[in-house]
Amino acid sequence: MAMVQRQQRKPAAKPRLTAQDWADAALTAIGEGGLAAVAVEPLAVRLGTTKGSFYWHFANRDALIEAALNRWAELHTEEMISEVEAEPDPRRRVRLLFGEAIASATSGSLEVSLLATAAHPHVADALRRVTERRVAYVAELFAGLGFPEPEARRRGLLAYTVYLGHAQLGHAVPSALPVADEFDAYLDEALDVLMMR
Amino acid sequence: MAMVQRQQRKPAAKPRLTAQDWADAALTAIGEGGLAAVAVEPLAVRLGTTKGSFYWHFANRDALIEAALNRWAELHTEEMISEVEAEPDPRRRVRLLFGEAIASATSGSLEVSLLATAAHPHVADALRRVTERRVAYVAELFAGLGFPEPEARRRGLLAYTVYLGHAQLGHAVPSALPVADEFDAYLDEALDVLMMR
DNA sequence: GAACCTCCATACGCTGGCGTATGGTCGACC
DNA sequence: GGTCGACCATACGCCAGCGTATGGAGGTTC
Repeated sequence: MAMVQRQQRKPAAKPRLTAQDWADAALTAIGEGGLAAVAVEPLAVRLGTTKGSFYWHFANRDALIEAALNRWAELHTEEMISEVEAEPDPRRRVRLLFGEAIASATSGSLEVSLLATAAHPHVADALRRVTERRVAYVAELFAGLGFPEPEARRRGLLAYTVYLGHAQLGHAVPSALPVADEFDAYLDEALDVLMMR
Repeated sequence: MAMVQRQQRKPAAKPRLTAQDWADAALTAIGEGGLAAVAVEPLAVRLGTTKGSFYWHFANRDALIEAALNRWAELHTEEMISEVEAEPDPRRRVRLLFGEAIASATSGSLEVSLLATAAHPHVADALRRVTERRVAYVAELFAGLGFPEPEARRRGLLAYTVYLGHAQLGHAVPSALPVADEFDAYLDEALDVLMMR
């Protein structure tokens, strides 16, 4: 018989965590309870381990936060952009991007939580990188719609503020948003307005 | 000689705080450091007093938060609405409202901090009240511009998300916004788009 | 099979903030 | 000018979470 890579005789046989595991858990915690929820001991409990593990992989809490944010900045934007790029029609592309982005923001509150803690240096840095990338991309989409350069950028920015504000509202006062049935129509109209010449 | 109301012989002669003083200090603290910054002992230091004073006026920290939020909900919306109502031209009224609102949001970060903590029950309640009132008012303005009822509400909501998103950006990534010179032009264009038929 | 290295467990001290208890001060009033 | 009540100071116990120290448990290597 071939040798087994990881022990699988005993079912609960010491998972052996990595720094990534901790970073992911931290991201989850941010989504649930904000940056303040990134607390070593509670996380250790959720991961079924102890602080001993954590302080092996990281110097301190701050290093964990930094790692988690870097991971977030890498993943969550490029992923969606490349997904949207598949759609050839530029108008539909905008619509697709916003549909996806808003849906994503509605399901989890990670982004909102991060915006909440923009005072923290590492968060500020991650937000800056991500925001600039996104606004630039949306501006690019608007340029593809035929808007001349400076206006494309302004419209892109406007559209991004709509997204942000929407995410905020969905999180803080969901009752203020149109109900699910009307939502698609609302979004259509909103984007029509934004893309109007 | 007339009698003096408050002692003013000694310069630093025991101010004697009220519950209002504590609530205002709490609001200031929220603006600076979020809800987490509402901490009794640090606030006591800033007010030049001790916890003894606080626990005389309030049952606990939560009661302070509630009082502060109620005060905020009362003041910050109606004040601006009645200020804007002075302007007769409806189009200019919208423009004035947004100019003021954005300026106000840019200077302080109280609103953003509150949105950040929407999970807290008292905050959620205050936000709901304030948001519904505001969206309703903006919708009213759009109705005044000639939009039929359901669309006026949708446009009002859209405009409010723009405001919110803008406030967020101004707080988290100010570098993404147009610089001061171009800002008025940007706002003009944005509102033109929002009010376009 | 012994040394070794990686990873984790446990115990400890420390800090900041909450809430309580109890006594002190100062003006108002009689 | 003593009493009373409103307001505040101080001291205390408590808890959560950070970071450190130190001692294993297991796999790896020779």
